[in-house]
Amino acid sequence: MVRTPSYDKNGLKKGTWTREEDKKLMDYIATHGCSNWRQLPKHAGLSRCGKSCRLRWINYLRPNVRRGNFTQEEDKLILELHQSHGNRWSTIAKHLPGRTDNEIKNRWHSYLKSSSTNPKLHPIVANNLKTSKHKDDKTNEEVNINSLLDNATNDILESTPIVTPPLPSPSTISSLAPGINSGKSFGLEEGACSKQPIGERSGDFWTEPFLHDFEENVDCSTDDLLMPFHELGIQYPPSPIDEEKSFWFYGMHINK
DNA sequence: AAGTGCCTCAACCGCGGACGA
DNA sequence: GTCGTCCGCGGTTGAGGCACT
Repeated sequence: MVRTPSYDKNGLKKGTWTREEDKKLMDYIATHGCSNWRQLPKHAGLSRCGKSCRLRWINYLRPNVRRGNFTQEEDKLILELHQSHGNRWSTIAKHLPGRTDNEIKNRWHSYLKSSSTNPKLHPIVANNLKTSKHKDDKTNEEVNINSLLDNATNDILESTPIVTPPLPSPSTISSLAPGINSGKSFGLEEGACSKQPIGERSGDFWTEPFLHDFEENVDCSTDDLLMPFHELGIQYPPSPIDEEKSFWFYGMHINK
């Protein structure tokens, strides 16, 4: 499932990303953040366009990107959200921690789309169609969707294998990754690095549930989650919160 | 074992919105 | 108000994997 590498007329590389390119991109973002995608490849030493770098980061390299099979809860949520939002994949993705819009879009086209027209293919779909039968009234529909979102999101969050480290203090960050403390922090917002200082972040959608998971599911599969980083030879200093159990991204150390 | 077709998913393309000059 | 630039989004494609014949 890879595209043959090629070069466009401007000499920019297209196609599959190599491990070397991944490492360069991650190395650069770890140090400088990703405030300007257009300039990033030039400064990072990549022969790629900014859009390609952004896409690679968002869909593959970004921390907390959840890879692997979709759970029933996720499928259920996607179906409900698609009923209310249509093909607004980025909107839908905001309700699925760790999933990218691209992944959800692929999931829809490859599986759920056909299942929605033929519920026999997917029991979750059949149930959804049953429960949402009388959604003519818009108010009822909104209520149903909202309650379903609450339930489904809780299900996902309770079963998610993802852990996100507690947010470090700015001083910790500056000591571990020079440059990050100058407003170029790693955020967990959709698709990009937030410019909001890390210390000011608290209690948002991305951190709260994972903090809970971090406490409850310390033995989850961080190896899987960090696979791209391990493969690239990136190591993680222990979290100041719990050195034994956690992994650490915000102040990650990259071997050179 | 070889051929074929479908499935999956990473990546590209083009458009539109936001924003600043 | 217009233009240019940048970014994000949704649609589409390319190619490997895999099941089936």
